[in-house]
Amino acid sequence: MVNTSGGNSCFIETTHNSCFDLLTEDEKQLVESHRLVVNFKKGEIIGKQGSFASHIIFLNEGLVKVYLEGKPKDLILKIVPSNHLIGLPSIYDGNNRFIYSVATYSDSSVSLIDISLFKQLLGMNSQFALKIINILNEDTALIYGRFFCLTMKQSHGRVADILLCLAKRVYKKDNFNLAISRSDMADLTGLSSESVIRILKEFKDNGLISVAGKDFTILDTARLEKISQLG
Amino acid sequence: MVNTSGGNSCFIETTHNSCFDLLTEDEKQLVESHRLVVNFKKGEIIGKQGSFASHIIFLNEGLVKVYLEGKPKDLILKIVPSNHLIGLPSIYDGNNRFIYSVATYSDSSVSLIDISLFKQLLGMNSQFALKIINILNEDTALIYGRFFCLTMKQSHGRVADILLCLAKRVYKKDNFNLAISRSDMADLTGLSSESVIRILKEFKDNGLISVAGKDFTILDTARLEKISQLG
DNA sequence: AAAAAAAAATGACATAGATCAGTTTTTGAC
DNA sequence: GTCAAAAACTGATCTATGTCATTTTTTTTT
Repeated sequence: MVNTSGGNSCFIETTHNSCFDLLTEDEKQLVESHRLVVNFKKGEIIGKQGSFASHIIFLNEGLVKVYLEGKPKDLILKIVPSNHLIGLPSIYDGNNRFIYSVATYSDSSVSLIDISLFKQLLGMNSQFALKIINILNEDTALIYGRFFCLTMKQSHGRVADILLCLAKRVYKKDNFNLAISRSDMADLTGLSSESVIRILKEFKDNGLISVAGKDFTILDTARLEKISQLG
Repeated sequence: MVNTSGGNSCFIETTHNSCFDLLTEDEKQLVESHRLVVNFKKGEIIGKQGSFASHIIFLNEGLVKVYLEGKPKDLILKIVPSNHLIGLPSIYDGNNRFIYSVATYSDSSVSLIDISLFKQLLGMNSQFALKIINILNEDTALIYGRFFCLTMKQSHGRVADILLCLAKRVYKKDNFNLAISRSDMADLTGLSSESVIRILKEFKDNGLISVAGKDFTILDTARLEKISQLG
C-alpha cells in the first residue's frame, strides 16, 4: 500500500480525524475545550520552522504546504489536505520546536491543540499513542518516497509524478483546474519553473496531457506512469 | 538540538536502549524471552525493502546502512551505529513491510524483537509508546536534514558534510581510518565516486583535510563547516 | 477598460556533475 | 612474494538542468 520507491510521492489519502475516536469521552471533552480554531488566508504562514511549537495543528479545511526553509529555495516536504494533523514531529522530549514551516496554498481553517495536552493524552491513552505512531509511520513512508523521487528521478519523471499525484489524489479526476502556480510546481518538483514549463510543453506536444493555462487534462496515464517510474 | 536545515546530516547520537527501561519487569522479561540474537558479516543484508517485517531490529554491535533500493543506485537514508532500533516505521496497521533495506557496513550483531510483541507493548505501556514516538520524531528530523542536504546542497557541501559527520559522530576524533570505500561515500553523498575523489583531492590541496588512502585528518573544521552550510 | 503587475513562455547560454575510458595503486588469495 | 581482482585516481567529454534576458499572456488594480 505505502509505496516507497518508484511510485508516486504526493501526499497521504487517509485522514487523521479518526485518531480522536480512540479517546474516551472525558479525553475528547478535554481536547474540545482546549481547541482553538483559527483561519488563515491564502499564502499565510501557520507555523515557522525553528519557532516554539505550542500546538499540534489539525487542518479542518484548506490546502497547505510543509517545507524546510533554505537560502535560495525552500524544500517542500509534503502537501497536506484537510483533515490531517500537522506538527506531530514537534513532539519531542527536548524543546518543542517546529522542525518545518507550514504555509497555506489556499484559505484554510485549523484547530490548534495544546502540545502539552497532546503529550498528556499520549501518555494516558496507549491506543491513541499507537494510532499516532501509525500516522507518523505513514508519513515517514511518504517522505521517503518523495526523498527518493527528488534525488533519484530526473526532471521528466518528477513532473510526471506530480501530475499523476495531482490528478489521483488532490483533484481525483483526470481533468482539473490547478490551484497552484508553475512556480509552486517547480518548488514541488525541485526544478526551476522554466524547466517545469518546458517539460509540460513537451508532454503536451507528445499527447500525454492537454494544458491550457491552469486547465489540465491527463490524456495518457499509462505513459505518464512509465515516465514517472524512472524517467 | 535537532538540526534540520543547513547543518550536518549524518546520524543520531542518542542511543535507543534506554526505551526499554520504561517497561515493567514483566514486560522486560517478555522481550528478553522473545529476543533472537543474530550475527551478520560485513556486507550482508539484514532486512529487505518490501519483504514482510516480522521483527523490530535492535543493533547491539556494528554499523549498518538503511537505504531505499533504486534501479541504477540506492538512496542511503541513514547510517545507524550500535544501540539503535531499526525498522520502527514497519509498525503499521496494514501489512508490516520493511519500507527500506538494511545492510551491514561491518560485522554486526542484532537482537530481533517480534513485531507483534512490540506492538502489544506499545498498546499496553503508553510511556513506552511515548518514548518510541520521541525516537521516531528524532529520526524524522534527521532524515529531513539529509533530505535537505541531498537536494539543496551541491557537491562540495555534501562532501564537507559527510566528512564532518564522520569525524564528529562516527569516529569522534579529527583523524580516523575510514571503514567505508569511496564508492560508499559516493552513495552517502548522492554523487559519483569520481566526483567524491576529485573533491577530496581539492580539499586536500586547499589544506582542509589530509588524506592518505583511508587515513583522514580534518585540518580546518571551521572552513569545512562553512562549505557544508551551503557550498 | 486601461494600466500595472505578475505569471507564463521561449531562446541562448553556462555549468555542475555524470559518464566513459583509461592508468595506477591497493588488497587479497594462493 | 606473485598474481589477480578490486578500488582509487585522472583526464576528456557529454548532458541535463539552471540561469539570464526577453516577450507574451494573464491577472489585478484603479
